[in-house]
Amino acid sequence: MNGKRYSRQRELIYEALMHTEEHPTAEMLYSWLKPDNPSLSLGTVYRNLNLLADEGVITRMAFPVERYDGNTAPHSHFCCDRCGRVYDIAVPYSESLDQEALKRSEHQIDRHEVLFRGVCAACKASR
Amino acid sequence: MNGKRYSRQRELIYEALMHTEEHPTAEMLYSWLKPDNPSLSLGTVYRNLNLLADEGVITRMAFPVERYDGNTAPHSHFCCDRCGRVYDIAVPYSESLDQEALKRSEHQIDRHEVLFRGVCAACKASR
DNA sequence: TTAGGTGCAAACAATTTGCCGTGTT
DNA sequence: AACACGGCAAATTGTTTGCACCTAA
Repeated sequence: MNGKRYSRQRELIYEALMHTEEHPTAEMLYSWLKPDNPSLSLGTVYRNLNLLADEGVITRMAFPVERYDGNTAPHSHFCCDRCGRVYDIAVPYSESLDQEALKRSEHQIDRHEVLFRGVCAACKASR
Repeated sequence: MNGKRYSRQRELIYEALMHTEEHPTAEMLYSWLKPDNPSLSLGTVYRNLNLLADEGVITRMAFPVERYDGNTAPHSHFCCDRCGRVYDIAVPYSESLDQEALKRSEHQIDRHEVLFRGVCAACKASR
């Protein structure tokens, strides 16, 4: 049927992802695992990452394609899980969030952006 | 010298971007402008978008490459402007932000993520 | 006149896919 | 044995670049 079975490669990729803080790209994972697994192929890394992400066991972090925004002031966005469209959302900028982040890390925090997710009005209507 | 001069194409692209809410990709802008500007080329769209973004007049919205995260709980990230590395940041999830967004839009808000920007500890050290 | 800009096509980079042999169940 | 999986390479897709011509200043 439509079952999924054990695979050493998938396990490797999953474990590598779970044991790093680096939010790696497919290429990074590949280069980490390749030395000890010379037969591993990049296509397999991509296939398994997609598989795991579709299952919800791991997360994809980015828009697949670059998007541009005429508004250069820091502001929030909403991205629809169903259609992928991106909208502005006018929630006020919270300085205190930057302070929070500063308290909890060693980094220099210049600004932040919030990305909301859910189902957009248009998609809700067409259901 | 290093001057920049007027260009009809750049103006077109900039105006298109300023008059939409859609956070378009280069491809989208191209397809909008092409019908009335048959000689426009996609390369020009990319070139001008990069130019405008480098100038700070518009904003690039995404990680250029897909990254993956083993942590599926909604949580915040920090991305270094200098080296591009991505870190987790443990600021507590704010339910009230979702409520704010809900109040200000017609969308169904399921969750959000915060992306902080600045210079990471590692990069600060190596200066 | 002279850089900077454009169009076009080729180059590059990131990701997906088809094919076919292998390994899990 | 059946069929999901991995390897490999070719195909797609998104983006950049080199070059010859064009155009604003």
